[in-house]
Amino acid sequence: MKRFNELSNEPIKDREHAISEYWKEIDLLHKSVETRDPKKPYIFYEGPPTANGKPGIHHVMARTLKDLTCRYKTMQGYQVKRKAGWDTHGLPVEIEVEKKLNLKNKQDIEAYGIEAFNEQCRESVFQYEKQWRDMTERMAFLIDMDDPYITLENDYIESVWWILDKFYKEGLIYEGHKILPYCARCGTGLASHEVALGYEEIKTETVMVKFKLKDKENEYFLAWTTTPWTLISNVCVTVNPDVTYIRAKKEDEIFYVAESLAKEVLGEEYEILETMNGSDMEYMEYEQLLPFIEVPGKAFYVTLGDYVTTEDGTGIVHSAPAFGEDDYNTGLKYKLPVVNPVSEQGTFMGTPWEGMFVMDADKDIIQWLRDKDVLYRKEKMLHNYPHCWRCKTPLLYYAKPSWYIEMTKLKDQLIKNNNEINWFPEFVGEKRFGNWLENLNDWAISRSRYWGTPFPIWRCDDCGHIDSIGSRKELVDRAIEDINEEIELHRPYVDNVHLTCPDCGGVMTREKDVIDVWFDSGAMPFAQHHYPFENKENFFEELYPADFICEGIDQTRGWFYSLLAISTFVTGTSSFKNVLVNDLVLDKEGKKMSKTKGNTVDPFALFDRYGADVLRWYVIHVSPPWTPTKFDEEGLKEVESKFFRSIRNVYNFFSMYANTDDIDPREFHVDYNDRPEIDRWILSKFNILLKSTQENMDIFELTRVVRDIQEFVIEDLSNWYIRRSRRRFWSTELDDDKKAVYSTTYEILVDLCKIIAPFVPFIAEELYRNLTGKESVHIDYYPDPNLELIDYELVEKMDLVRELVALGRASRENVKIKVRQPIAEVVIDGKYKEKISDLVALIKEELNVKEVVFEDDLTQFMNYSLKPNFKVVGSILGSKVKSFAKALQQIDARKTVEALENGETVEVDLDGEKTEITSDYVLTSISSKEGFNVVMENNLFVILDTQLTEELLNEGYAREFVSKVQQMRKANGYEILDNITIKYNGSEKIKKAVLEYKDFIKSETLATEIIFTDEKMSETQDLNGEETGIELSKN
RNA sequence: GGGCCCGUGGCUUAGACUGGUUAUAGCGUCCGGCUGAUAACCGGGAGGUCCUGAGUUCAAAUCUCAGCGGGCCCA
Repeated sequence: MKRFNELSNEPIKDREHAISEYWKEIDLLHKSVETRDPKKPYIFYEGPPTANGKPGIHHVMARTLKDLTCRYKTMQGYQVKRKAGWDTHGLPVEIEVEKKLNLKNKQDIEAYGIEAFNEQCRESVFQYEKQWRDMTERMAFLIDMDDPYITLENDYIESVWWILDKFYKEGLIYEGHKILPYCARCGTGLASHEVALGYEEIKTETVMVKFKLKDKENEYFLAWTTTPWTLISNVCVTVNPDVTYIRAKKEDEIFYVAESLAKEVLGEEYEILETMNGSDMEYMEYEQLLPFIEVPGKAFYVTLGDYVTTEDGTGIVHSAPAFGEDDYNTGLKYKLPVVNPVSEQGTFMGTPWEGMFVMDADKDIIQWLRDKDVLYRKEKMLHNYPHCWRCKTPLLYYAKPSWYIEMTKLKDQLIKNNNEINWFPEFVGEKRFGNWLENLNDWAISRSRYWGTPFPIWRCDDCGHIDSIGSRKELVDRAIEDINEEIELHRPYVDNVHLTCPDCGGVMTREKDVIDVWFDSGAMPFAQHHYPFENKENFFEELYPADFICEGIDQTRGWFYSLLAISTFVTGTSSFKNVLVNDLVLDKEGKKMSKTKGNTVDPFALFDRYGADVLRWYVIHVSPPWTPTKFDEEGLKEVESKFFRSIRNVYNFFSMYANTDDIDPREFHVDYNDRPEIDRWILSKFNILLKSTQENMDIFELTRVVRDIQEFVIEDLSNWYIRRSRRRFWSTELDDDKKAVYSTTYEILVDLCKIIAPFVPFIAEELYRNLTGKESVHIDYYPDPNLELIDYELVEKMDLVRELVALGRASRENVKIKVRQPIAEVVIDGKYKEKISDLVALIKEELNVKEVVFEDDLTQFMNYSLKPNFKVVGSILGSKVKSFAKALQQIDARKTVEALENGETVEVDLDGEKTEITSDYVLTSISSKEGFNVVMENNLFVILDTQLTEELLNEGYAREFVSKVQQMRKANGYEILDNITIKYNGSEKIKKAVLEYKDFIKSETLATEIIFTDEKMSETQDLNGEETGIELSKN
């Protein structure tokens, strides 16, 4: 009877599929939640992907991180709910549909009909849902796709409305302007990713112009601009508060200019009249330059802005709030008017240039400036300027009316809350996100688009009174039309709902805008549970805030911000405590993957070829999540052959012998103290691993974790412990030693399954179920290290032995004596005698030597030399370190060492100064004297006795003979337990050796008889240069 | 234009916070060995301006500054 099943040899794809099916069968998803205590929640928020694109390899990366963390926490006993989510609104969806329907702009959409258009958007959103589901299942992302939150649902929208209403009621929503990149020809604003498509180098005229100071003659601010046409809309000039400016006389005019640019701007000859900081110039007034527009309110004075640089121009910039974001923000700060004489078609209204496209008017405006003698200088400059990706027209930055949330009022609290968040890695929160919060602007919340959460603001057609709506019930109650709560909340339906104005009794109409999709996703902590309309009782106990979220670094100003912004306002706290940030997945050249470059990787093909486990292990193994992952398929192969084959082989080896011998380690226990040293060693190593694994898991040092585990499995478990212990597995008698090796191997394998389970759920499950017969590793508990089993001294000892063995092998290589040839002795430094004497047998076997000799007096083989112990001596001797090093080379190293070891101090001469040194000042190193076969490294060495006696040579022949027979057994296809008869012929040397070692050969090869014959053999072997015929037959 | 991250043999990387004189390991490559658990394994060789330059220091892959190159985000 087989106690331990063999591992499946089906193609990886089928193997993993079968396990997926099993999980469905036992309903692992719900079981993993229900077996855990709801009083001990670990809350995870899924950042919603949009389903209108195919899942790619970077999603596998992000979802592996999410999944493994949730599995890990579940195994630690926490209850981790796994609600999926879909992001369904937004411009990308609209653009997909526009392409599909061949609509070119907003006019086309309106002509097509908003109702029909939005219907198409709704359908488009779930176009790829099946692929997403497939991927989720194949990569074993344990998440509930049957009960997701969906941002387009009425319940979701209602919660979003509730939040917006709260913002409005607290006076944090206001109307303003947003500076948008705008294509005048297409009549449409462009999204940032569209802008990025159209950058082109163009030549523009830049001008320095003279703004005349108020009430002063011949005194001017010299201001610089790259867009002369915006000068008409000028309302202020801006200087950097921290830059030094001068007031200088040149000929008979006086100019203000940045000190560092004065030479360049004014030439060599000018006289400095005054020096001042930018901040001193605030509010100095000047006269309007182009007097074509009436500017309401106070304007035309100096303002301050950090963004003004002294790299180009004059250090003073002209500002027109309608046409630049920095300008706009400055205007806002100084309550300056937004002056916009430009039509939606990009032409001037009024002014002498009425009807001209603004950029074409540059030349004429410059001429006008020249005529009025206010043009100081003009030059052409090359720079990168965005163009419309459709029609190549240069874009204008243009003020569009927009609604804002006054986030700047919450700035201090946002910063405070951010400091409470644990960011992994830290620098994203501290630097990238922290800096961004320091420069926070108000949140432009409205979009004049179609497919999105409608903005719940109504305005009275008559008196202009504004109200916001915070729930469906409120909408129904106040609606003029006869509607109920089932109303579809999207456009155009909601546009048709009007309210009665509480002030004048007039009709109120909804603002046509939809809201920024980031607001949708940032509202998810509340909206996913339809809070506060539902789940109000248990919200703060069981549903909020998240202990863990995980997304890409591109979400810094996206989801991470919108989550923090909304929750800070709603609850005063951050909605997430820990956030793991991952960087991009690049191709193996380090280039971004993109469809147009054709360097994308299809995750499904990789699942087929290598399996999800290999892919998951690889993405964590190759580099830390927060560094860009260079994806290389060769790396997958490496991980597969190294790690996965090793762990499978360890199991196969164990199960094969356990099944053959009918041994079940669960039926006995050997006390740890009674286990052999090598068992206590591997258990030490393993418990050290368990300890570091948990510590690293908790700080998301996941790459360290998988590398440590992989190292342990390959080097310690497979290549040393199992290899060293092979004979113990097949020993005939079930004594304590044999029990120990089975117990140790079994215990380690079972716990190993558990610690790899979060990373590689499939193979862990297969091994676990084969080993334990229990239901699932994923509902078992994560093992804690047993600190009592850690013996650091033993670990150090074994490491030393392994190093010595490695040196011994290298030494054999040098003298060309193969390991199968026994040698008489090996000499090892006597100072290790005490430490490793009980492992001498192991060294003997590994190096195939008869004696291990510890030598105290190394002077016959070794030279001593001394070096400063820099770390110690550096701070004491300082600059004298170099002469100390020189001095050490000159004194007698051995005598000095002896004296220091006896606790004496030694005096050395440092630049004529006598200095006493103690033993911790120096490090001793040894090097081999010429003429010995010494191999050494890091002060460790071994010396082989290379003289081979006849006796040793005989044993060498015998071992060689055994080896050849074993190879032939394997080649002949004999079973491990088959008995055989050996016939051989050969030289006298061979005959003698075989006779001498007859019993040894018999027992090693399971031969019942070894017969010397004179017959001609069909096969001959080379035994250390002796040709020998060998034939086997099965008994 | 601004912010952040990165740059270590042909490739993937450790080390950097806390400076210490022989820079880590794997892959690949070449040579040799071993094998009745392993499409394995073991030993060795070749292969490095630690992106460049300057500075701090007795001492810099590591700290500072400047530059170059790559990436991301924002303009």
